Amino acid sequence: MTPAELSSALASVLDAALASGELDVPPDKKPTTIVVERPRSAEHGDYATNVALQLAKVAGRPPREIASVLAQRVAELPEVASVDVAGPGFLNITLEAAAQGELARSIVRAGEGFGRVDTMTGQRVNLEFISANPNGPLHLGHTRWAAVGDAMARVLEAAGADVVREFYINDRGVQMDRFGASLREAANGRPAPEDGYHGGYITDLAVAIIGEHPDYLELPDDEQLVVFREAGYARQLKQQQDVLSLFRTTFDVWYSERSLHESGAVERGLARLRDEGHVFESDRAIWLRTTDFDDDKDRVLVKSDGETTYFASDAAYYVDKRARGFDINIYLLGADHHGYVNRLRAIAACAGDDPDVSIEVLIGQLVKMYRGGEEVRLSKRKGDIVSLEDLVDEVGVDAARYTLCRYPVDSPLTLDLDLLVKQTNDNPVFYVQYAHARISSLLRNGSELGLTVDLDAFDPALLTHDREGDLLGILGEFPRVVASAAELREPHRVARFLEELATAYHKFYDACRVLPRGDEEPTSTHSARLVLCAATRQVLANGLGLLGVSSPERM
RNA sequence: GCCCCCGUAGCUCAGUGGAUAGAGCAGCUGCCUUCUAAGCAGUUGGUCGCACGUUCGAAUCGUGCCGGGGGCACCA
Repeated sequence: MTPAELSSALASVLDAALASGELDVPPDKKPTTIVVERPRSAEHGDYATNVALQLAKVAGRPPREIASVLAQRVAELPEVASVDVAGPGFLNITLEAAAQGELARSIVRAGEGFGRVDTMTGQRVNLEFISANPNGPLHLGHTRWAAVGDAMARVLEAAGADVVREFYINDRGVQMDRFGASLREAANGRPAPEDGYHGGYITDLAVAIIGEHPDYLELPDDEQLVVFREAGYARQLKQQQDVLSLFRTTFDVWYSERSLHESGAVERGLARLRDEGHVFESDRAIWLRTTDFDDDKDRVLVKSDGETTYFASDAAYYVDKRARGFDINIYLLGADHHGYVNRLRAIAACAGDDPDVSIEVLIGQLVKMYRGGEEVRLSKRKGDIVSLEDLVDEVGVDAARYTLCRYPVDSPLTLDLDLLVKQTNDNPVFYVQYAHARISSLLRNGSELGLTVDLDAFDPALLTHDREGDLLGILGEFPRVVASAAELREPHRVARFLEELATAYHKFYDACRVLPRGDEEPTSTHSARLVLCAATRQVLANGLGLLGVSSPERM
């Protein structure tokens, strides 16, 4: 029996109690769903519900009294072994071993589908992340978004959402020209411009470009800037795409800022904002009156010299996303961009949308790194970079992705590179993967003994050990974890769940022998435990898959 | 000055109003002739930054302080 099934069974019990007149609650005050929790302490049974506490006010009776009314009916459910009224009015429920063990069979039957829910079915989500300038390697800050963004997309999809992963290429504006100028200077053996980029990758890029186009050096300086900028852009974009692909992070759409302008999307965006009546002219510039909606000050769309601003691109981009049919537009931004939030929301409001619905900005704290006990500073301009590529080379894709996904994005993340490099048990990814490998090995050994996972012969009532119950209880939580990770946009919950699951499995493994020893005859208990192992392996694999981390058969 | 985030064990951090606040690491002690010891068991460690409030109940919600980080451009 899953928690969801128990919850709906309790809802029926409540309805029956109301129908019989044992309880009197106004229909509109009845809870829509009954919350079923796993108590922290095993003494409190398999599941607990606080429904009686919630009903106390509306029913006008003491919670314990309501609880005992419900308890009598709950005790009659065939899946329930016992029920107690505890504390201020909790109902503590213990399931029959067979009812709980049945879950193992359900999981193996559902396979990869176990953990897929429909809480977000029908919602179209645009998930934009990384969105770096194509003028340098992706550094560790981007790397956090690569891991979290991709995991987020997978989690939202598991909840039924229709997700498009999008990378906005900032290929327009002053930074690109500085990039071009830096390449030109490097190619000509001159020092980098004051406001340019200094990293060693600039020199490497310049050399590569000259190798392919020696004639570039014959051009006048202003033309050189353009050709070097464009050649560098193409190579850097390709490099970013390659390294992200290596990092198992893929995008459905790479959206160029230039293309917004070339396609007329900027004009269309401006027209839309004008129609909604929030555009005005002042000091020969064109503004959006974002102060109508919570912004600190109005923002310029078109400067007095006729140039459109970056803000105009943002506005047009938003309008374009809505035109493409996205209900929810999620932006993953670094803490240094938090000033954008009100602006983005104001854009949505100015376009006639409700920003509380159409815009979600997740502000992530920056990643700090320590190496040799000292903080590693990141600066692309100075060239002091730890790139995504470097990190993958050092610790591997699995460890990097898992570590970066393990924390809520609004908590600052401190990585000790020395520790990550070690690839020891300090990194929980190994702990979780090890559980998967351990079960894989066990299933291999089992099949050598002629023991296979047999769902028809499975007897769920044999899983009576405490550790088996603990494990089953945690396995049953997986769909709810996925649903809440999706709803709260917090993929790290999946990682934390996996660690809890791995712990429960290792404890079970230590206490419960799965395969027959030596010349022992296989029993139905061995078979039942094998099904439980298979179920655990499935959930570990499904969860790791949501994080984009591999599930090794051997370690 | 205004806005956002954070403050939980020695360290790094979990904890979407529930019961006695948790994990990993670090320290100490045990457990491999048997399914992977990358594991398990035990033990040490807390004014949940401070105060007031909301209620049956607050680490969690509200207000105000204290401390740390970040942001406030006709920049990109």
